[in-house]
Amino acid sequence: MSWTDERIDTLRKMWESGSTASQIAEELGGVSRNAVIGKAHRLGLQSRPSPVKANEPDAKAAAAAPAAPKPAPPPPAPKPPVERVAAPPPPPAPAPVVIADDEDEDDDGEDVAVARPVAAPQPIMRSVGPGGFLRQAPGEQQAPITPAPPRRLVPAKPSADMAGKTTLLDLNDKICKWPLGHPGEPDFHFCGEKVNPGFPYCVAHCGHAYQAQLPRRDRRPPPPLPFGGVRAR
DNA sequence: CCCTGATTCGC
DNA sequence: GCGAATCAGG
Repeated sequence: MSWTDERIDTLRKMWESGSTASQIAEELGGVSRNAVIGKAHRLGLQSRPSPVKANEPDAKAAAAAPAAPKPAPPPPAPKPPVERVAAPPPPPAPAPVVIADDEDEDDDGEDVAVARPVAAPQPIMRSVGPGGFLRQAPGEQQAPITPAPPRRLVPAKPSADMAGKTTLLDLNDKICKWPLGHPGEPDFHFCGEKVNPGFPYCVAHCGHAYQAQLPRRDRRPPPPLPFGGVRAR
């Protein structure tokens, strides 16, 4: 396989949207994770949060010698290579979403989910996340683990931009990357709404992605794990 | 062990 | 330019 413009573009988009090198490699097919990383670097795509790169040059020195004086910092220091555009730690950014495939077996009838009859008209207490999204309160959470959005039941979207579905290649920093449908399916696409600044999703989907922890009490499905990779192709 | 991304270096 | 091998942190 060679790096055609299309493949490079896909690589760029995915890399920039946070996909791991492995995912990208798998998506592209015919290339290894290393190939993707190598290419990304050659393209000048600067590393995003890398696990292995946390120290600064003299972090150790500082640790070893707490008050160690560093008298010689001002050499010519040409700063030739890349200039890191280190990701500016935006807001608190919670943990990334865990998108687990659920597969609605049959189980409990209906997803009363959101519309839960509340006996008393008392207001539900919800915490508010950055940007103003409301986290679901413990009592109104649907599935324990955020599953991929329900199949089919897709567009809760107010209108017709379904016509131009947001595909992987349309992703950028300003639009919601919440996946609708499943990869490999014909109608798989992304939300595409304006993002809640600082998050990868729109305000509405942030509400789904970042939920308040529930007491650990009634844990519906102890082992809801599908296992065996969901390799849909 | 698994996963990451970074780097090196022969091709 | 490419990517396997290797490194190194989580």
